[in-house]
Amino acid sequence: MAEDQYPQLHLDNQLCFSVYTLSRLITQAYQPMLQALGLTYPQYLVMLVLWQALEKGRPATQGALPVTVKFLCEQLQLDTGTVTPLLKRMESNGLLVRRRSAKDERVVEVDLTDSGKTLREQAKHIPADILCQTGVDVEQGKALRDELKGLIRQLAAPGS
Amino acid sequence: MAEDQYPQLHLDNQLCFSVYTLSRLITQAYQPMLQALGLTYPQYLVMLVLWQALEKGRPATQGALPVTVKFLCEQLQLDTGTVTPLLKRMESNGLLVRRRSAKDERVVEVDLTDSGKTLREQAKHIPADILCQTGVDVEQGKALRDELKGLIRQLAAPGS
DNA sequence: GGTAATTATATTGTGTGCAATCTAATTGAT
DNA sequence: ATCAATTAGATTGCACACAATATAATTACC
Repeated sequence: MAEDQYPQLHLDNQLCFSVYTLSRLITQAYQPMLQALGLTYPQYLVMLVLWQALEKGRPATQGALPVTVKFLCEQLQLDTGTVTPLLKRMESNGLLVRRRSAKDERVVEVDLTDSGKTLREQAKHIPADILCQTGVDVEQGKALRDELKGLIRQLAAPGS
Repeated sequence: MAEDQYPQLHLDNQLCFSVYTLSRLITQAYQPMLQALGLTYPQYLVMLVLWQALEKGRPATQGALPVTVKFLCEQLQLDTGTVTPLLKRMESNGLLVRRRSAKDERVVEVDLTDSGKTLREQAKHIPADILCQTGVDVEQGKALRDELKGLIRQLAAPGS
């Protein structure tokens, strides 16, 4: 029987397997740092969105725009089946609060607690530490990130 | 309050988030094709290892080398807490059988059933279909895969 | 203004992923 | 030979991830 009848099925040849493995290894690399803050990696991603929203207060208004569950799902490209329980765990850990919007009772708004806001200072060193561990320099990292974003755009396209 | 005090914490700037998102989108892209074969993506990866082992029979011996749970964990870089239940589900789906090695009772060997072997023919078109969906050409895909493998090597290094 | 369609979120069930722990079999040092 | 260390798997518990479904609120249309 001939060897290598199906080279396209070999693990080492597969781009997809490399992405899958790298993704898991990255999560594992974050784990010790995030554990010190009481966060998991997906929870950290939620915090990134919420922290970023703190900076987006419109001038001459009372403060930040409300972040909704829908907005979080869009930003993270996760569905409510993942995000709702994630937010519940984070709420019970005292990082944020959830409440129904007064204007539209369907909408749930998410707000950082003071404790959640404070955590940002302790998190700001993390991206540099990770970059250091992976050994990529800043420019190479940007180029790679943009290449991956291109693939994401392809796969997320409605007509895929 | 100044805007963008923490640009390094912005989601759009993060290579890690792109890897994480791409990995999930890839799994979703495989899902309809794999569902037709009764497989999930991680189960498909197990099948890739087992199919590849079919080709590795040493000449002048009776057949393929036995694939053990340990070998699968190493190839997939997953631990037994993931792989053991995965194999149990696949066994109950009739794709493979598991049995303790006679030589070393600690070792569990995994073998494809005829049904599991047959499935390879139906799977061989999948890699090309996925490549097509992502819109990467073969050479670009190889380069990207090798770049990701470099990062994997960094992160998987013992002294990380 | 009443009803159908849409929207935002929640829930359920299944399948990973992984840390931590456990058990049984084998190996190694004395 | 004996007992400690190692090794291979399994188990438990928790946290995603997502398909499918459900529910309640709002909007659109006539």
